[in-house]
Amino acid sequence: MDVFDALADPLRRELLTQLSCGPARVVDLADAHPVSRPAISRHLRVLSEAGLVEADELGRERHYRLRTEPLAEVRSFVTGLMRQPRLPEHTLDALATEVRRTTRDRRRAAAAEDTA
Amino acid sequence: MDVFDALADPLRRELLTQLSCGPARVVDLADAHPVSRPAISRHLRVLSEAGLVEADELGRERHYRLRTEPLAEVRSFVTGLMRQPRLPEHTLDALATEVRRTTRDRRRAAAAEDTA
DNA sequence: CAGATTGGTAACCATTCGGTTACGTTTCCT
DNA sequence: AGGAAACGTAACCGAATGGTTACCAATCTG
Repeated sequence: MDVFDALADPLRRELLTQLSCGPARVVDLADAHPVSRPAISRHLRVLSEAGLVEADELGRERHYRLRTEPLAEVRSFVTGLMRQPRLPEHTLDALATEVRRTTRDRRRAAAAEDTA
Repeated sequence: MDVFDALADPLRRELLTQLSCGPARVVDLADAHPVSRPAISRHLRVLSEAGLVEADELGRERHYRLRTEPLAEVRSFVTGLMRQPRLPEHTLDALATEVRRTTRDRRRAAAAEDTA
């Protein structure tokens, strides 16, 4: 499962937050949320497939713990988006008027490309 | 729509990446992807509801541009998760001890892996 | 050993999602 | 004026999602 997909569900995000305080058993995680234990189990499976969580098997218990490595992808994606549009204030205004001014040019260029 | 939800779809992420290079029209965005234009329109609606995108109406065209403010929430959530597991060493040791105490024989494979 | 605890999986169901086609509206261009 | 272009929306559909109950295996514990 994809990391972004794994983070999309609010309950899964809560589970991660909870696990960020330390490892926890499935029952403990389930007790903290208003859903059944099997539901928690499946969410943990999704998180596990995304690499966001790993389990230590201790007897009949499984201690899940957070794994932060996959978050790097999210982080880099977000920072990538946030860095680009950092243009000076007037640039956007200029761009808007530029767009309006060159609409016809663009149109002509598109037509030319079409014939090509 | 939720920001995390908006980022969950790979096509939407591509749209955002594309918009990070500057505003674009719907047709331009659609031409760059193997889905129909109405599909793009709906994705843009989702992104818009998440605040990740805004449109300037220029005649019959709509120029969508990236909006990075909502990404702050994602960023803070991720950094929050990445910062937490930096627990003092002895905390993990204590946990390992606890584990050893409540189970029969358990090596510190987990502890070793943690330090690794 | 008997029973309780932990936790995964299967089967089922309602809802959501993402894609498509069809259609309507507004704006531009000849 | 009339056709083309840009774009949103509605209707429809198959696939995926998330929740529940029921069930099973494995592990403590009295």
